[in-house]
Amino acid sequence: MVKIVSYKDLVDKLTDIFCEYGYDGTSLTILSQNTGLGRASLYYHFPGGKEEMANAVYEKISRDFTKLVLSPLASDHNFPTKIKNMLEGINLFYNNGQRSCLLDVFAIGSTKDIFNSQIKNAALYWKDSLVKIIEDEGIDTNRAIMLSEEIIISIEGALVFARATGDFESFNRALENILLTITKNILD
Amino acid sequence: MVKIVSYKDLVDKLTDIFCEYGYDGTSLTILSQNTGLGRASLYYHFPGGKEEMANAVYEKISRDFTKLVLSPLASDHNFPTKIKNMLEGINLFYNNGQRSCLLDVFAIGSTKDIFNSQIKNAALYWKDSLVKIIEDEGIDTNRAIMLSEEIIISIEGALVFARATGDFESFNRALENILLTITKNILD
DNA sequence: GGTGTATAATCGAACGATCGTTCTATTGGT
DNA sequence: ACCAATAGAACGATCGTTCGATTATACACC
Repeated sequence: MVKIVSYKDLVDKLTDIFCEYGYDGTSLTILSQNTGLGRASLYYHFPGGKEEMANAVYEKISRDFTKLVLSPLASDHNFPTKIKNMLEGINLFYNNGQRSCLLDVFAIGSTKDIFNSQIKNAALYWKDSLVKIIEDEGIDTNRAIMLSEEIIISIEGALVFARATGDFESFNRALENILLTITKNILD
Repeated sequence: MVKIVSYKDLVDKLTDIFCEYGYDGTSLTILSQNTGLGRASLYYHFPGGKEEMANAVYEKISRDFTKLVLSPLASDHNFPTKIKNMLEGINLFYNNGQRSCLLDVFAIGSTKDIFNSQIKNAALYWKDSLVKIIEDEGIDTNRAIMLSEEIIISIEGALVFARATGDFESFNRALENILLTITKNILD
């Protein structure tokens, strides 16, 4: 186990724990044992308790997603590079498909009502970003929307499939397949 | 609220509840309030308690999935009909994309270890069934595998996307799109 | 450089509330 | 009068949270 020496390490560890047990399934006992910190120490860092920990995790994930997935689409590179960088960002963000739970943790159970609108906004912003750069390639709006949804759907579906089957290699294959489909449908 | 008058109604209601709150997020208080049955009455029907209720829900879901999604693939109809019936089954099984939680409930939290292998088997069986009927259409094995994974990935991804955005209409569009892609890739 | 002290960070014990479960008693139909 | 089905009260265990007190760290002062 990686020793926790900084606040960042702690949030990283909390992310792992919430991913493994889900929000409702994560007890303070579990948090204490897996972080190596006493219950009261956790409250020292997060006076708001479990909910504040979840917020910190969500904010970290949100920043990572923006940095790794969204910002490549807003860069100055050409279209294929944008897509390629986004897919590499996806691979980092989801740790080769092995961290497919990131969405579920906040979309299920007690945290659902809190984060639902934020997740929705992120998904729609992601889609809009894709639509925009696809339109810039000369594709009409309706088709750009359809292709954008297809891309996101394929990525999310690949995550679900990889977790369900335990075949995480399939995630990388799926990402490569997405890149192929995009170049075939848009650049030709 | 639909009044519960039979065991089947009860399991249906339990399914809804577990879907809404997740397994760990569903308390006996919630179960009692939402079913209209006292805590002890629930234990009369399910002596094994919460875990037995989850088992009953899983078995129901498992039967439904077999009936609605898998059995069309094993029927005597021609290929396009098999696929079309499967997609209609998917639509029924997931209630037009509005019941996308079915997998998550059992793949997250305390129930994870119990149902992981069963979910894996179901996913692989689904995939194998698709591979088989696609091969029968004269497609070589490797390509059949790739197409089968694509189909499942698109369906699961469409569920995630629909739930994340709240746009459940997109689920129906995605299913139609899958049908189109299949016929284009395989029947031509 | 050693020393005192403020404060950052830790901890286990204990709180009230709620958890899943069981007990005992009562209802409603046949 | 028998039994399937119901219900509320109460159980021990665990939940998230708070409390009081101890240890580690950093910095000013002699």
